[in-house]
Parts: sequence; C-alpha cells; structure tokens
Amino acid sequence: MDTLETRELRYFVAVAEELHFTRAAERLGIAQPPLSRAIRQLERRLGVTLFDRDRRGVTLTGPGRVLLDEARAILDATSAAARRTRRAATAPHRLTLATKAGTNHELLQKLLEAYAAEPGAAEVEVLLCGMGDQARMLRDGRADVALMQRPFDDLAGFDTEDLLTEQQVAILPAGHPLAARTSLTMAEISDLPDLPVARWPGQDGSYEPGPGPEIHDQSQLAQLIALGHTMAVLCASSRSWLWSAHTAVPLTDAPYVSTVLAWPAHSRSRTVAGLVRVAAGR
Amino acid sequence: MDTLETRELRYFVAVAEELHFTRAAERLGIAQPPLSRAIRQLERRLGVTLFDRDRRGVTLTGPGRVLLDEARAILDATSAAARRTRRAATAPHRLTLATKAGTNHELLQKLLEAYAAEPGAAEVEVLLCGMGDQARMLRDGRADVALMQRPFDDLAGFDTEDLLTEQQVAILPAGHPLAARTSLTMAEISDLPDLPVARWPGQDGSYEPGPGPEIHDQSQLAQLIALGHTMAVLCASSRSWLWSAHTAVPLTDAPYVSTVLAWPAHSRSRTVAGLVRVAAGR
DNA sequence: ACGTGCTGATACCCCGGCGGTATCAGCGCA
DNA sequence: TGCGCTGATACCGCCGGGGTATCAGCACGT
Repeated sequence: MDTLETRELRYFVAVAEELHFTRAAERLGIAQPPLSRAIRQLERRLGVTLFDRDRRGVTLTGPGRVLLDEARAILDATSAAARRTRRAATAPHRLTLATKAGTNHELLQKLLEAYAAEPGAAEVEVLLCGMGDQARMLRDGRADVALMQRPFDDLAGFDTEDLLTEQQVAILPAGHPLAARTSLTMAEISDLPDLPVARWPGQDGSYEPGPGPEIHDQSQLAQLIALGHTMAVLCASSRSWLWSAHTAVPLTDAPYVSTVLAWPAHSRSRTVAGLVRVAAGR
Repeated sequence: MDTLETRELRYFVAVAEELHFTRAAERLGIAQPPLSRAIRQLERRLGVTLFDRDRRGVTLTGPGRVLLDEARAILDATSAAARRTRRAATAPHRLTLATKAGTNHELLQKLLEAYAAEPGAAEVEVLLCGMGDQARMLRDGRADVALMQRPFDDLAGFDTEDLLTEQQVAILPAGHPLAARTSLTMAEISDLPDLPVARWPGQDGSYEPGPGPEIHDQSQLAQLIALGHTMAVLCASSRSWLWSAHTAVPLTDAPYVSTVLAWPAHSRSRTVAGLVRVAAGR
C-alpha cells in the first residue's frame, strides 16, 4: 500500500537532484527506461505527481519537494542503520564521540575521565571533525555521540544533554584600544575597519566573502590575533588557550552558548546511555 | 552494498518482535521459508548475526537490538513520508496541529490568530489527542506540528520553538488546610493520605497502580478536586479554568514547564516554517 | 529408547517484476 | 523540414522472491 522501497527512494532522489532522467539513470548505473518506469510506478502508487515533465525539462512539484526531504532523511537513516549494526557487531564495547576543534577541551576530558571510572565503561574513541560535521557523523552512523554547541550547531533530530552554558567573549589583540574595556556589545565590534572578524570555512570547505582573513584552525587564529590582524568571537572557555598577547572581553548582548552532548534520538544503546548518565551527573 | 530494503526491515522487525519465524511469517502474510531465507540474506549481507537460534527459541543479539531500533524508526519514517507526500498533494494549504487536552488553550488561540493574519497563511486543522500521542502523530506524518510540553513529552527527534515557560502549581480543594498556603514543595504534597494525586492513563490507556482516582479528562478532574477527593499538579496557566472551589498554590521546587511548538526535524515545508516564524515572534 | 510434535533450514519450482535494447513521440532549433 | 535532444513505450530475458514439500535438530511424552 504505502510501502516506499528504498530502491524507489534512491531512484527518486537521483532524479530530483539531477532533474534529468537520463543523467540520473547513468548516475544510478541503470538505463533510462527502467528509471522512468520506476518513477511512474511510484507516482501511481502514491497517487501523486512528483515531477512536472513539460517542454523545457523536469521540475519537482510541491509534493515532490516534500518527498525529497523525507527520502533523503530515510536514505541517511538506512545507511546509518547498516553502519551502526555492523559496528555493534565488530566493536561491541566501543563508542565514537565526535567533536570539533575549538569545543571545550577540559569539559571533554573531565567527561571521559568520569565515564572511564564507571564500571563496565566502553572504550571511547574521539573523532575530531570540522565545523558542522558532527551532525552528519551522528546522522550517518559514523559517530555514536557528539559534543555540539547551541545555538551554533543544528541539533534538530537529536537527543541532547546540556553540559555547560557560558558567555561569549571577544578575543582581541592585547594592545587594541577596545581591549581595555571590561565589556563590549556586538554592535561595537562588528565592522571594525582595523580588526575584521576572522572567517571559518563552511560545511563545504569554502569561505564566505568578507574582509577578515581565512583561517582553518585555532593556532592560526591565535597567531593572527596576536599580530593584531583580526579578532574572533568565541565562548568564554576559550580563555584557557589564550596567549599574553590576547585579551578576552565579555560580550553583554551575545547569546549564551551551551555545550551539549548529543546522540541520535531514541538510541537505546546501553553504552550511549551510560555516557549520558555520567554526563548528566546522575 | 549496504542497501537495506524496507521489505527486509519489515521482515526483520516482525521476527524481532515475535521472536518466532513461523508466527512472524503469518503476520507478514508469507510462508516461513522465504522469511528465513530473507533474514539469512540480510545477515550475510551485513556480515552480522542478528538472531541466536538455539534450542529453546530465537533471541536477538546485541547488533540485532541496535538494528531493531533503527529499523523501527526507518519504517515509521517511510510511512510518514508517504502520508506527508499525499497530504501535500491533496491538501497543499492545510496544516495539522496536534495538541493534547490540557495544554494552554489561550496560547494556542493566540498563535492561531497571529498566524491566520499572516499573508498566505494555510488553513490549520487542530487535532486533539491523548497524552503522548502527539509524538506518534508527528512521527508517522498524521500531524505537521504539535504543541508539546517539556519536560513531560519526549521531544527527541523534533525541532522545537519555546513558546512559554511557567511554574507548576498544585490544584487543591479550596477548603483544604494546605490551600491557605502561599507556596508548597513537592515533598509537602506527595503521599497525602487525605488527598491522593489523580492518575492519568498512560500511552496504552492503562493506569499505573496508586491510591488516587483514575481520570481521563479535565472536567472530571475539576469535579473530583472540587469534591475534595483528589488534587493535581499542573502548570500555572491551568488557573484559567479553575472553579471557585479550587485553589492553585505555586510549587517552589517543581521543574518549570515549557510549552513548545514541535515539528519533524529538517522539515523544510514552507507552511510549517511560516507557523514557526509566527510562533517565534519573528 | 523411540516416536511425536514443534521449531527453523534446505531443495526445488514458478512467475512477477526489474532491467535491458530498440523504438517512438514531442519539442526546440538551425 | 530535418536533426538532436528529451522522456515514454514495447517487448524480452532472467534474476530473485515466494510458494510447496521435505529435512534436521531438539524437547517432550510414554
């Protein structure tokens, strides 16, 4: 009745992404006619037109866009399911925790120590990944839990446990006039001509256009701030790695940042549950 | 390679739930041999043993339990995908909002009014359901958004927007000695021999054992409290429907309750987004 | 000890459906 | 008006899912 097979969803997503049956077919490694037929069958079974095929190409209909979102999530979930099942078999007492460079290191260390002291604790493998990669790692099953930051990271679809909430601070060169202030507002530090804010790479590795220098790690950032070339807005715990050439000034109107432990919703894994229990201090 | 077909997942879940191949097969409406073969194929493809079949029946292995969680979520997601796609086609400008009896009615009314005033607002259908049903409605695609309460409802897997946070109050018969107090603690009102706390039905419609009366709606509760037979702990906005025979006393140590608007993670639906934007006051 | 009834696994067959090739049909364009 | 491109249709072959019949292990009974 309403049994969307994953094969159909794969086909549908390919067509929806290419908006071109022939190209989608060769991407899938099949011929075009079976693909056309599969999509037609899907449309007939759902009783819904998913694509408009008029002169000048193929476009998604409204319901088609809805299904595209759902199908992508389902396909992610199936490959995640396979991966997690295999990992549960090959490494039954191992837990992969994804974190990104720049999240509170002491917090993680304390968490890991506390968890290791638990009876029956699993071996925890820490996976460092780039900005925003944790969500993908969690979604596709390559990680079991992740350290993430609200409101920066997209926590939709995960269960979370708050670990720490902290203020944001502006990291300035010690010699800069604003470094003498005891607090600052976002307005005061945005668009400073002599101190453009540093730019991190996005999910795809590219940089947004802007005046600030392009950076990709913390040591680089530290160097550039010390040289007086840039500044950055980070959470208060970043103070731990500052140099004497840096000054951290609290930002009164920036949103508070929570570091949270996140894991796939409804994971009933005993190992994940154990780590979460420790993290929650219970 | 790692293409779990939904048919395989359906079969797997059936066996995992029945722990009996023959019964699972007849539940699926197929014969037992093809089912055994399908599970064997799945195990071979994953390279993982999902069931232990020894004398004395079939049991799930550790990896099997992992896959069961994942498979259930995936099957829910596929039927939700089909339902949402169909609804997007048949009622493109309609939104179903799930709420449970007892959640703040004024809040909902204000939200609906504000949304209706938006240009291009969709028609909103309000669906009243029992305790904890909203999550299922949202997950299986029968609802697009839901009003839920933290920490009571399970918000895992949803995106949320906080609407209102409020204190909890004890609703007592006006004549009761404790009704004269200006505040109470949880300890003071638990296990009162003369005022047992009322019991709501669980997800399956059954009641936990306890001394209090079994109730199933608000008017029943109001009646029983007025008669001095029971009491209840509810959020502060419940004051709006109290009678003169009721008294609400703030509970200083009960957790605050947030009424939140919840929707499926990563829903990019324009109609849902519109309602959320209004709810967020943006 | 031996049959009996239960389980799931195996063997074999059949047919529906998936994927392939060949071809058609609409449409833009030189 | 042909040419090139698109997706749709027609037809065919074969793999694989599902069926029946049967086997094999194991806990019972007497």
